[in-house]
Parts: sequence; structure tokens; C-alpha cells
Amino acid sequence: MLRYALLGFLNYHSLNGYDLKNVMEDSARNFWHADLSQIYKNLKTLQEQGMITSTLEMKEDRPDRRVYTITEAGRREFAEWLATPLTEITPIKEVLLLKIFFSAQAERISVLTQLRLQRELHRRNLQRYAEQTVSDIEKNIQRLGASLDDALFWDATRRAGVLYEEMYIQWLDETIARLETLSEGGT
Amino acid sequence: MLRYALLGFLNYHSLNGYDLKNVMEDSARNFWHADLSQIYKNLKTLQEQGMITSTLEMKEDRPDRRVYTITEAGRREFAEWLATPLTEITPIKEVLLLKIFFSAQAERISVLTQLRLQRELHRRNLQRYAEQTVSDIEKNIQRLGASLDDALFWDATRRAGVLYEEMYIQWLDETIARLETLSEGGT
DNA sequence: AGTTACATGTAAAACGTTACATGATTGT
DNA sequence: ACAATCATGTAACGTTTTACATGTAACT
Repeated sequence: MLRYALLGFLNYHSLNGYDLKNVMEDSARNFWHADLSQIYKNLKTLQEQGMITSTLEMKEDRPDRRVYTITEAGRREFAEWLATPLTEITPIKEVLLLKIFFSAQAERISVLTQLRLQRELHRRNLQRYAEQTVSDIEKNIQRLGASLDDALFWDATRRAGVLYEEMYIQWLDETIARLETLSEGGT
Repeated sequence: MLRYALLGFLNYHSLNGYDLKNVMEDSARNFWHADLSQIYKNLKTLQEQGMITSTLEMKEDRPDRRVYTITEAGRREFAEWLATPLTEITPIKEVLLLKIFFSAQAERISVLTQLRLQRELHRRNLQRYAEQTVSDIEKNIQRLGASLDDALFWDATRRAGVLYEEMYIQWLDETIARLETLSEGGT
């Protein structure tokens, strides 16, 4: 899957591995992430498959950069992926829910502490997504040389992040409240 | 992570690999999943580490079953995991959002079709979670020999599934509406 | 006649994370 | 002084998926 993310970004603009990582983190961190070594490995594979080419830029004061450019074959593969509908839902793996599922066996106070900690983390995340306004998206448009059309879709993914965090916080509040009510009477 | 899911279920009741898979699918599919071969491999590792033991039950008409039982060391490791707070949020990887992010480059109609297909899939999922009532949870309580306390936490994870799907459908509706409005004027 | 349920596993490939190695420049 | 930014990569490890292998019994 990562290969398509990389092809997608390179389809706007030629970039090196390090910058790809940063661009991804700035624009897609609420629905996709990859660490640097994974990105480098994928770039190597994509080049071997002829989807991208690279040139080494020599720098005197800074480290050399290997800049990747998408090929025609790469554009075709990417366009094909874009046009192929997903026939399934992305399955979720949510560690907190796994823990909560088994938490009848844990100390009630410990569970509450953990839920409150997660609430704080999600609250911060929500704030970040909510503050990421149109001007931030415009910054990315310039950096990648994208069009105004892109802004619409990018904002839709940002909006998904906001809704997700709002939903998550609502669930945490509900669950915390239920546990607090229980604790009043018993242990 | 899967190891803790397996230990958690075995903490209620001894089970074989095949049944673990089914129990997991029935009770945890909205936040965790694993395929059979992965489960078998993890069970092997857990046994090597002394967290579980196994006995082979010979059957005449059906295949033999290897039934796993949690050890004291296993219970300790599981309890420790339960008590350790998560200091981070589980990062999301959502393929649909990755596609939408790049969809300015796709046919508008194709994007709409894909969003509508996902809406139908999420609608079905929501229905399933909403219909999974208290009686279903009671079934699982009996199957695993769990307590009524567990029902509270299991219902909380079910509720998380409902909220997630409602949120997802809301986002799809919003995004579809935005694209439809755009299409009225232009291409 | 074909599929699903029951049941366990191996092998290979794909995907992802963590640790290590290197080293200059810029900001606090 | 210390941390962060810039920059690329390898090695080892860990996780997950897919394909293969085997075989009976019950259901449609």
C-alpha cells in the first residue's frame, strides 16, 4: 500500500526520501504513516520495477540527496490503483479497545486512569486537526505544486480526522461516566 | 499484541486454535482480528515461553484438537499488560482516505461510485453492531464462563463499533454531497 | 455435486519496526 | 553544551498475509 502513497506524492513533484517522509507526516498523518527506513526500502523496490527513476544531487555543505521522479509506467500503475474500487472495509486494530474488552479483570481505578489519559491524547489530536486550516493546505499545495482541486479532497481527509477524534472522545466520555457511576456504589 | 488477545481469552477458558479464532471473530471483530495460521504460530511461541500448556484431545469422527490452557506465568504477564497504560494513540491506516487524498486526479464519477460502495459496506457493518444485543453478549459469557462484569466492558467495545460506523457514514454522506454539488456545474 | 464446518499446521512472501552507522550545520 | 534538522542507508527482528497440504462429516 505504501507504494501507492509514494507514487501519489511523486506524481505531483519529484522528491527525495527524507522529504517524502515529511510531506506525508504533514499532510497524511491522520490516515497514513511510514517510517523512514521503510520508505527508503520501498523507493528502492519501485525503482527496480521501473516505476520511478532517481538522480543523485551532490551538495557541498549538506548531505547528498537522491531525488526520485515518477515514470510513465509509475503514473499508469498509480492511476489504475486510483480507479480500482475497494470492495472491503479497512479492518481496525485498536489496542485500547482490546484492553477494555478484558478490563473486567483489572482494577477499576487503573482502567479509569488509562481512559482519562487516552482522552487527553485524543483531545490534543483533535485540536491539531481542527486548527489545520485552509492556509496549511495551501502551503502543501505550493510545496507539491498541486491544484486547487486537490484542496477539496485534502480538506475532506482532514475533516475525517476531526470527526474521528470527536467520536473517540465522545466514546471515552460515555465509558468513563459509566465506570464512575458503578464505582460510587461498590469497590 | 495478538499474544495478549490470546492470553486474555484463555484466561477465561481453555480453547484450541480453531475455536479461539471463532470466539475472536464473534466478539472482537470490530477492533481486532487475526487469521488462523497467525494464531497457530503465536500459540506455539506462547507455549515455548511457558505462558500456556497444551493437551491433544483425540477424536474418532472429527480431527484431533490441541487444547491450550493458560499457566500462572501467563496470567501474570497478561495482568501486567492490562495494568500498563498506553501512552500513545493507535495510529490509523485507512486505505479509503489515502485514495481520497489523491482523488483530484481521478474521474469524479468513479470517486462517487467508490464512496457510495463504501457507504453500503459501512451501513451493513453498523446494522450488525446495532443488532448485536445483550443476548449475544450473554451467549459469549456462557461460552467463555465469564462474569456479568465482563458484559459491561464488552458492551462498551460494541458501542465503540456503533459510534465508529455512524461517524464514518456521516463523513461519507458529507463528502458525497460536496462532490455532487461540484459536479452539477462542471465536468 | 459443491460448499461449509471442523481441525492443524508449514512455507514463503510481504510488510513494518527498531537499532545501528555516519556526519555537518543550525538553533536554543 | 545539547538537541534538532538534514540525509541515506543496512541489518536484524517481528508481524501479517497468502498459498499449500490433508481429510472427514454434515448440510444444501
